[in-house]
Amino acid sequence: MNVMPDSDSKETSATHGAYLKLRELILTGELPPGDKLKIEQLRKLLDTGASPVREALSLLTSDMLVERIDQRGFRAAPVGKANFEEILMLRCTLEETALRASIRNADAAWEDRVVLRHHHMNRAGLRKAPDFEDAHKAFHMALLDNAHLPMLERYCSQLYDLNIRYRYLAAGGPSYKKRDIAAEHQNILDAALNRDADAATAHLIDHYRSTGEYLSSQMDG
Amino acid sequence: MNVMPDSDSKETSATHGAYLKLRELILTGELPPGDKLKIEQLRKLLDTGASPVREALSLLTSDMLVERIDQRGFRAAPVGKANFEEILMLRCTLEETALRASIRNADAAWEDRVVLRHHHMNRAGLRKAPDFEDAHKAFHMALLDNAHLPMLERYCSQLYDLNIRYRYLAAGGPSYKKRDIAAEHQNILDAALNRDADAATAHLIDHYRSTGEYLSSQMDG
DNA sequence: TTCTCCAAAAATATCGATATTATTTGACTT
DNA sequence: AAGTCAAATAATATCGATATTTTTGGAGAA
Repeated sequence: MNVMPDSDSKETSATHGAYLKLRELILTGELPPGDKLKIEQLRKLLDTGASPVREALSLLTSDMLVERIDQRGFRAAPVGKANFEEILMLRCTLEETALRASIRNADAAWEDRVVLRHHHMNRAGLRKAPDFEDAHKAFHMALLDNAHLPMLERYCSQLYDLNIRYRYLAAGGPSYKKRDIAAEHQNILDAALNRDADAATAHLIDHYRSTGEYLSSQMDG
Repeated sequence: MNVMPDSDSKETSATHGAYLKLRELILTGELPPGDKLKIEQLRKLLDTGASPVREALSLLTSDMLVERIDQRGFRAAPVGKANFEEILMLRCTLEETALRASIRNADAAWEDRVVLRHHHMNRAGLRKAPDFEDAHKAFHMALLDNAHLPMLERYCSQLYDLNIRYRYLAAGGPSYKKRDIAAEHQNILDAALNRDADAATAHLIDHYRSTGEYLSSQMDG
């Protein structure tokens, strides 16, 4: 007999809800890197039982956002320059592979998908919508999803999230204003639509490297 | 008040124990691909509570050995030709990256490590020891571990396990006898010790492709 | 027969309580 | 004053029971 107090329209399991919220808290840095994640504390914060919290944390382990130390609980994954650079390197390698495969399979439906995502991203960017991050990710993932390689896409998605975590941590650096992000995206899109895999991957990797180098220069140790 | 009945010398959490056993059962095919993994059934099989089972299954999700369908339980990850070929492709890409980085950092300690692993693997192979699989994996991982790229190593380790799962499923095919595995390993080792990254990666990828093509030819759908 | 719908059964997800293990605190020794 | 050990505290891991949801099985209608 659940009262279901009008709002809270979400229909989902407690575990999944906890997973989404914890993920958000870690990505945005509200739960800082290295922090001990105490069950009781999170249980109260998310207003749920210990089991869903525990299971959500176990799931976040797969995303490398949480570390599990047997018998000693969970902690938010630590960060560091070496880790950041490994993420950057892996993204370049894996996204190049995925993008080339995607272009190899190029068809009209995929072109439509990518063009739409690009448009939505620009729209969100212009009005500085809070969901620009989501639209940005959706565009990048759309570029890759025609590879039909689910594991590779999962890796890329994971690495994307790990990367934006660093962006949140270095919050609001000027790097975004200086560069012309829109032009970079346009270059990638155009090359992809031309089915020019070499140009597309070159632009994509440049895009990552130039944001990467800035963030990397901000970090020590 | 735990009786601790003399044997069972393992000192570990129930969750971790369940994780290891379930992993083994899935890798060897005793829990076949696509099978529904019922909590109660596993609880009895592993002689533990529902919470450790549940948590172990959540952890196995990260290894892509278990799929979680919200509100509908867990199942052993399905298999298929496309999945196998994706694993093979990713291994070639990622292990090449890791091996090149490893060789770039080559030093005497690493050489020692690799030579030893190679020796142990051959020893285990000669007397057909049941732990040949472990030694084989240890050799391959030792080749990569000088890259000092923990995420990349984790991916490679994951993919290695996913691959041997297919070997178990195609159990005892003649492919192993036909080819001279030992020579292939020797070639990889020699090239690595010579710090010849091009040759080492070429041998490594050949090694994977030739076992891969055999297994792939065995599968349909 | 085939379809729909509802009750029964089974399985999952979640809770609350307890046992187990790690960490801290502080008295006591050197 | 510094170190050590044991009790007290806190946190994790686990269990058993319950609530929720999905699946099954079959009765009745088209």
